Amino acid sequence: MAHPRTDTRKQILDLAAALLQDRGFSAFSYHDIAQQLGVRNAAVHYHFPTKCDLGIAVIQRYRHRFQRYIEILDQGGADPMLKLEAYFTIPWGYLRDGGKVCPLGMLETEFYAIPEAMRVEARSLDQEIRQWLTQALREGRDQGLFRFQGTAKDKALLMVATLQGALQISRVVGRDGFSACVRQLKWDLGLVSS
Amino acid sequence: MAHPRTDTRKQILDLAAALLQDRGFSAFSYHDIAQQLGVRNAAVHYHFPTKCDLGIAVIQRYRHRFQRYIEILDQGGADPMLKLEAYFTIPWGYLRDGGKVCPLGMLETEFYAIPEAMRVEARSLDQEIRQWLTQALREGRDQGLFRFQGTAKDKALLMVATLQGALQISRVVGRDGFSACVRQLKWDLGLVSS
DNA sequence: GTCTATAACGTGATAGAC
DNA sequence: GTCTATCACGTTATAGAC
Repeated sequence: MAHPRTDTRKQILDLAAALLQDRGFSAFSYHDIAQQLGVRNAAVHYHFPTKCDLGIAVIQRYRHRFQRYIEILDQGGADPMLKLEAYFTIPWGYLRDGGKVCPLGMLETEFYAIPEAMRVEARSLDQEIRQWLTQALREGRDQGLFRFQGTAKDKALLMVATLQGALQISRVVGRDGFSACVRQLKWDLGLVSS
Repeated sequence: MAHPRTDTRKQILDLAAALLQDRGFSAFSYHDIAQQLGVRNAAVHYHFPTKCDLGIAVIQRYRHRFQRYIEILDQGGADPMLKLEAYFTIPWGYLRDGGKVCPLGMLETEFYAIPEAMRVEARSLDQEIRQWLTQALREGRDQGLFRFQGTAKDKALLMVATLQGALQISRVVGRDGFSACVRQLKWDLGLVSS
């Protein structure tokens, strides 16, 4: 029933996000998107006048999706352990989806090569993710589920850094590298290997 | 006494490496290098005919330097603890040098956008670093200096992933983020905070 | 070893018809 | 909302003089 072609905007965002996590923001072009979408260059510019506009929209969609994701978790009354598992699900999906990397990690490595307006969005995305994870870790420790040294905020930072690094290095060492890192992250939270 | 301009090749490599760790391989051009070097486009092409040649030479220099670095450590009879500190010194230097990221992390995020010949070099660099770190961790554990679960190889992978992720995320959260990650890596090796 | 000059191409972006 | 056509520019790369 879905009208074909009426949702070009969404398809552009899908492709842009995939390309971002695959090759990077500066390494894909309007032509790449137009071609894969079976449309012309100018059509993409109609929806997103400048590449910066497109970049911002892609990041904002990550932000909105993450917010919806955690709202659902909260409404479902998920406990910290479930929240942690749900969080790990995200990079796992990227890995399976052709070895994509974390969008935030990609934007950080390109940080000095992207427009300031995109950096602002990237900062917000990072802050929202780490803030939520920090809270989950704090609750988990208070409930005796997790055990770790230092602040929950620092632990969240460590986990985000490790996961994004692990996703990247998996491109070189293979997928098993990622599972090895996740296993150790869990150990270092005082969890037995599942 | 140094002859000015006789070592253009070296200066090109210096600039290319700095640009790689700053913005990424696909985000700098021959023009960037030529300009900062006060020389013309074609002069750079004389030393490195294609950009792929340049990329390979840069990575190979990282490899050679790392080999020399660990040879000196070994000749000095460094114990595992000193080796670990020496290893941490590398990303610390990158961080202080304008918030540069790990070259390997940069190459991994750009992995699907760089020529195959560069990927091969990147794989070698990764392997050499992780192999050395694995051995250092193994020795350290055998000597009762470090304490960790799982294989030394997996622990080395985790540390490399974490450090490269931490360097990247520091661009968003600031330099203190990196120290926080290093502190936790040490804790998780059974070391008290220094 | 560096220069000038230029080729060949890809890029982001815009104007205007349909 | 998509098209054709085009622009201005930056990119990698090469030829040939000095």
